[in-house]
Amino acid sequence: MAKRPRTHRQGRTVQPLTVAAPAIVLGAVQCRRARGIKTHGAILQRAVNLASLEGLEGLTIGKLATSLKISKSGLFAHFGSKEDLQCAVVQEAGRIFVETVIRPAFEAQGLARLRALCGNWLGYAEEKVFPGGCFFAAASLEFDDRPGKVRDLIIDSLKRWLATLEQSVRDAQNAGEINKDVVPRDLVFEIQSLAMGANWASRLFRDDGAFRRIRRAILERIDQAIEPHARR
Amino acid sequence: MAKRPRTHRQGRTVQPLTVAAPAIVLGAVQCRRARGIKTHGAILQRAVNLASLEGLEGLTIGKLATSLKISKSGLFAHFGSKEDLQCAVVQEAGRIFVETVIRPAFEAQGLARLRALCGNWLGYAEEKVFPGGCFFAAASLEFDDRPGKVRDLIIDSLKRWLATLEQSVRDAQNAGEINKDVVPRDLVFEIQSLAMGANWASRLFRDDGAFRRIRRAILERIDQAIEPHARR
DNA sequence: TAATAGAACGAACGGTCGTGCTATTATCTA
DNA sequence: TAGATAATAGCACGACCGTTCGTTCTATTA
Repeated sequence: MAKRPRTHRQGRTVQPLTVAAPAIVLGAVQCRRARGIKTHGAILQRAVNLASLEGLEGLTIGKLATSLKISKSGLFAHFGSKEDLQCAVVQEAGRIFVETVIRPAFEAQGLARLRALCGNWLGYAEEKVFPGGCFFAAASLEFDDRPGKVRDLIIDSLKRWLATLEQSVRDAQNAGEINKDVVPRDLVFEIQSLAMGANWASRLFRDDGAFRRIRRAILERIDQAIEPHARR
Repeated sequence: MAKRPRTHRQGRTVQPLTVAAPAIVLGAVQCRRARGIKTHGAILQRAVNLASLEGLEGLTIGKLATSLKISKSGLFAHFGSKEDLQCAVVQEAGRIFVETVIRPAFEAQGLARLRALCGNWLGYAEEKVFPGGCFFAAASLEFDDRPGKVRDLIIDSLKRWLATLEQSVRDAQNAGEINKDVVPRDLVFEIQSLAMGANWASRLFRDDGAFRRIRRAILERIDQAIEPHARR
């Protein structure tokens, strides 16, 4: 197989929001016929769900093919390698994340957008959009020590998510809703940590009360940061 | 090999602190001679470090044996199965955790103990007692969907850690240091989440500033909960 | 010194992994 | 409708997985 040149990144600046589908096509084999496109989509969908449960490394081409009732080699032909399959899975998960959590929140502005982003995230984790909880929480901890394209993609996605949160905090500050003394990055960091903790506890202890607790904690934390006139 | 009877649990109540080495010996093959004991310890030590980097499943008997320059079968004889090896690794990690984080904090009482527990944990994570960050953070997310002895052990360990934190909050309340309106479990939950977030960010982004941020956030969160007369 | 048992070894097993190569089937276009 | 080619299946490969086995080395004990 000929090695294909790859456009790995389009720049070093972190873009706050990714609304359009990412332009990076990491070695995914193009499907030109209707049947191929359909299969490709079905594989990706199943792969994302499986990976969220078993991890990106535990996701196996053999098991994936069996569960889809197609041959291993037939499936394999859709992606040049396992690594490229993993990359495609991460991108697909990112697409779903954007559609579920980010885009709906962009109908609001400033403080309301920040609240919507947090609320959407908690809903996304609680309602098990991915059966294994937040996909990126699991994937990031799995790959934090495995350099490569997959980790780069995961880090990029998470940086963009954090940048989106930060930007909404800054917007709320400019709108006079959030106190200017608040350091956006610090606030975002605390919110993000609380969210990760909720996901963690609900997964491990099968305790959905975790989301209730953390939802309240996040709202209280935001309330501490807002100007008196913007209080609910 | 004869099946050995196993005392799997000694009760359903969660014990707040495990100071003594756990009485559960999960299928670990006994070593009777000095050489065997030494090798056993060396294997366990290396295994804990490897597992914290590559995960408990990524930890491979072959790689472990190679890195210790002993034979696969010789290593294998020390544990009855891979699952038992994983259990032994979890227990060893728990022992180290207790010695590093919990026991030193028990020299203080009440609020001071709570602060010490949090401080010790942050130090333990930041100073990389395990090269892959907090062992239990990684292990718990890896095994949250894999039922079995290993997951049971991980959950037990984490429940005891949370129970220890909760008990120290209650002690501080009884000593009049922490407001009685505070729900111990809620406070512990928020602290724990913030801590997990710090570990997560430092691992993924290689950003040690995460610990500074979260240390401040945790101290502020505790401050919110304490009675005015106990303020620093 | 001889007997015994713990500790470690090397080789091999069946299974699964990712990955190629080749043949067959399905679909689109001329 | 026939030829072209995309899509999929079949098969085999080498590597590595956990595990078992019989053997050898070595330390303790009789």
